[in-house]
Amino acid sequence: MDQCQEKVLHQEQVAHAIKNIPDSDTLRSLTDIFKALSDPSRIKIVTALATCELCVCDLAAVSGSSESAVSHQLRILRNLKIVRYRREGKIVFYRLEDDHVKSLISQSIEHVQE
Amino acid sequence: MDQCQEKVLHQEQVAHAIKNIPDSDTLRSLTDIFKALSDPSRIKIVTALATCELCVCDLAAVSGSSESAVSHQLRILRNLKIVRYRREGKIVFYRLEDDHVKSLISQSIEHVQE
DNA sequence: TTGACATATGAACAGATGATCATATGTTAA
DNA sequence: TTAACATATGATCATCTGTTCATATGTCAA
Repeated sequence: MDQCQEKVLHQEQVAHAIKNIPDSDTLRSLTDIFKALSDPSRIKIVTALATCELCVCDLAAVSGSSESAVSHQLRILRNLKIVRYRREGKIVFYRLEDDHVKSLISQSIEHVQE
Repeated sequence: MDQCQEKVLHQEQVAHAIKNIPDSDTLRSLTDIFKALSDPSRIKIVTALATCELCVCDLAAVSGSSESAVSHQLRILRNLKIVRYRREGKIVFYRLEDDHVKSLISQSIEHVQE
């Protein structure tokens, strides 16, 4: 009883629309990326890293949250290959994996500020 | 005890990074947009609407969920000005408010598929 | 008006999420 | 080795999210 009397109203458009929906892998990757950017702490981290490499301690200061919280967020960003890190002694430096996310955010900022 | 012995390690970089973080309004708008796109049902709806105008019933078929679920998601997209609608008799047609989100998604798909 | 249909909405519940705290790991200097 | 520091991780908990179900609203035809 859920489908408009068991049939679709506009069949051709529906068929065409379905073809435009990403396959499930792409869908997953897309939602992963957008989910990663849907949290203010992570946006702060990423936009901060867009300027230069920073250590966890710096990122905590920059984003105004605890080092533990930042570390948890960084793991998420790491798993999604949004950031990478290198260790130098006791300090771990993070930077953006590439400029994709950076350009995604700047494009979004343009949209938002229109 | 949270701030690396109460001081920041790399002060200049931190100061510079902080300047690059969006103001709180922009931050909010950004996370709103990304949050809207962080759900597979909504991505399906939006990518479907990227092809043409569709009614709720169509969108339910296209995204493989109930009309009620779709309606709830559409409200979110409506509130964020991502979609707009027009009524024609009993049927409500939805379409994308503009091409911003559309291009955001296609850009993201390119990144994802590299 | 009434009935049928398309959509919207509120309540409720399960699952996901993000912060905090405690603790563990890894590194350097003494 | 031990102590101190920088970071990572697991557990916990409060909050948020998305779906479902029941019900409400709006529209048309009879």
